[in-house]
Amino acid sequence: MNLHETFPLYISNSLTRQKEVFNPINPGHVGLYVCGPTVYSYVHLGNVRTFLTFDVLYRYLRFIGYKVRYVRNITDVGHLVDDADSGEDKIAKKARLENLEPMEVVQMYTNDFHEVLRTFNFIDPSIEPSATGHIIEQIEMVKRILDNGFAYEVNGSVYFDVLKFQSAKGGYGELSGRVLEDLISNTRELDGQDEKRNSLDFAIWKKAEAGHIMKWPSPWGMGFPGWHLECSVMSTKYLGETFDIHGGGMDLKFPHHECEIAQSVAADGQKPVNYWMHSNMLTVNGQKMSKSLGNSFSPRELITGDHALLNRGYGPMTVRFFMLQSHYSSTLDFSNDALEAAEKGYKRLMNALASLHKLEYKAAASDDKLNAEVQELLNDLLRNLSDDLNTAKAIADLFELSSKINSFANGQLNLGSLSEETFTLLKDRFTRIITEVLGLLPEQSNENSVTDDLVKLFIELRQDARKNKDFATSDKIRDDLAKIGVTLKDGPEGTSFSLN
RNA sequence: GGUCGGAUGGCCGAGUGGCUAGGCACGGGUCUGCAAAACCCUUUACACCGGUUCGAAUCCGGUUCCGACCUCCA
Repeated sequence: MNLHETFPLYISNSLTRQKEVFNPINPGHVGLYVCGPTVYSYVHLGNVRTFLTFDVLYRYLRFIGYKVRYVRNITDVGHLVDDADSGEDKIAKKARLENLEPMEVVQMYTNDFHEVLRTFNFIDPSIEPSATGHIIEQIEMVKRILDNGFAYEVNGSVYFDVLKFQSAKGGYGELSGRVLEDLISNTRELDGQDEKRNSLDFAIWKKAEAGHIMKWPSPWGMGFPGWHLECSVMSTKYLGETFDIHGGGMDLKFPHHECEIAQSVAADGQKPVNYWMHSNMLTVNGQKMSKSLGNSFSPRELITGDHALLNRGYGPMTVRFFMLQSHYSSTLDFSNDALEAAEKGYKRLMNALASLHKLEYKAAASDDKLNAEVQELLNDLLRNLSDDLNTAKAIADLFELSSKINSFANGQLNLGSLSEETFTLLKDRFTRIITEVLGLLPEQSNENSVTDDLVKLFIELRQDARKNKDFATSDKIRDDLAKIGVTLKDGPEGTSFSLN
């Protein structure tokens, strides 16, 4: 029996604004699409939070027994700088400013993106398609939309006809909760929109102006695809006309995701996605962290602490843990105090994990109450993760289990009073939830065998001093080691140490 | 201005119509030569005003404040 049958997954569906039982189209299989980055600059921490949400979703789906095809795209063309459909292409602008080939820009920031994800222990998606790799498919989709009468060509560009789509198919605005009339009355008049019949229409194919580098031949002349199109095309290609879960940041809900739905319905007549999931924003002093506000910092700055807002650096696993302590659908505010607290909590959890693996089981008089308590916590762990991926609650469960593990380790509770079955489950599930599902690993330390041996030598010297009641020397060893970041811990089985 | 969301204790953050969230910090204790770690105990809550209810921080209405989207952003 699969875990997803015992602990069925519930998802807060942005489309229906309800928490719903997750039922995949093909039993046992899940198609998951997540909007990836536009690679025109370094990723910032807010991006990391979104991708973390879906990294954990991917990990958890697999954990509870689903086979998942996880598609996360790279947008490397078509995303314009300013106003809708009239600004410069983001990649092209960067290329011009830095005097690079557009594809050099793309490669550079794609490499950076991958490096960051690796640092934070993200699992690679099954497919990572790029927009420029799917120009033909995008042209095909534009044709289908045109053939179905939901787009019009003007002067080498093709625009999606939102009003026509709405009167024929309806549903535009459903995801983001917009009312078309409000949108129309609220839209500002912008330059360069004279080609559009209505200000809400959006480009699905743009004519390349003179000097535009990233362009491809099409039935409408040289040009490039519109921003929203690549996601519709690539999700359809790899996951089908209708697939299970589409994720992304809250700020993509409108217009990006709204337009994706419209395009798919217009082209193929199918509602493209059953469950929409949106992760909330990371804030700094209560304001959204964003590139345009200039209050964002890069993952690298966070790790080195090299930023005006940071007192010091924090490890990637600390950051991962910190983010998972809140629910993905809530905003999360960033501060030094919060990070410091997270770092301590994270260490506590990893210490408990290490202790758990040192425990040796020996059956003793059983304690049914304790046994049931541990079993219940282990089940809560999955119940909470299955409840719309409530990592915050799951972590609370892990801490309660940590208390138990610590008590077993120091003899305050007798491990043998658990049934062997419970102990095995504890060891397996506690470990796998932390490492496989939450993706938390012991923070990289600069430990190596030489420092190991050196510290052990000092421990022996100190041991001798203690035997001779020469506490001045033993304390000096301990205190001076502490000053250089080595903490000694005396326990019943001798002295252990940890590096900061 | 329109739409949507939020306001929880010193800090961060879950959650819920009645029963301990959790982490960090603070205080007390056990252990220790003294520490550290670990464990136990403990203090500080649900923005404001009304209403529904036997009972609301949780539901409803209003007020204030904050945020997101409405233009590119995860």
